[in-house]
Amino acid sequence: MAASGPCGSKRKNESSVEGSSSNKKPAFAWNKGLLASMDDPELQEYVDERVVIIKDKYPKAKHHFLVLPKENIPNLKSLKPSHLDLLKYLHKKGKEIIHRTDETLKFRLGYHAIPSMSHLHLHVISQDFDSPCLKNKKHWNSFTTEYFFDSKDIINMLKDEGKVQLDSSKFQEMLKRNLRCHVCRKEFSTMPALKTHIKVHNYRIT
DNA sequence: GTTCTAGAAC
DNA sequence: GTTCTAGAAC
Repeated sequence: MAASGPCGSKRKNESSVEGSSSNKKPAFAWNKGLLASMDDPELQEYVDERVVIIKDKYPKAKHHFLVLPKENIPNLKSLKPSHLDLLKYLHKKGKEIIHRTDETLKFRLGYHAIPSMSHLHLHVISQDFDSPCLKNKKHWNSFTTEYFFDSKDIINMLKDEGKVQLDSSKFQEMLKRNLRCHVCRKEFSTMPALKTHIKVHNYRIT
């Protein structure tokens, strides 16, 4: 059978023979998915006493990892100065997984300003953005505008100001901006056109 | 975060 | 007619 991974064209739900009394979707708790993924040995790329690294379930590039602290930190806003060491540790572990993956490929390590999923997670993502899971404007802009904060900048913010306070009013606008190539800044009117274009760039560290 | 799909855009 | 986007999901 066709091994259609994530984001391959998916069939509609065949009315399965679950025989359960309810067909309602678990629309609640979708944003808690990271907690389950963290604890799933199948998904764990790396584990130690402080962090878990998993592959993003819907990778937006050839390589896309999430580095999560075991400590329950809901989001950037809940970071305290006492978390500085932990944040640096997440960064260090993120760099390590890059080197174990492909050290000739460009990567960024960073955080979404307003993540959809609860539980602090550091994105480690290669800059090719070559993936069938990267489908829409929100996906694109969340990784290529200032919606994406470099890990280093977050660490410095916490160090200098004792907290990470972001002006939440401007982030919704960023996600709706016109599509622009992150390398040459050329503008495109549709996602398919952009996705075709970005293949011309070289994402190797030369 | 994703799926699904109406209707806009082409 | 087909491609593509964007909003609802109880």
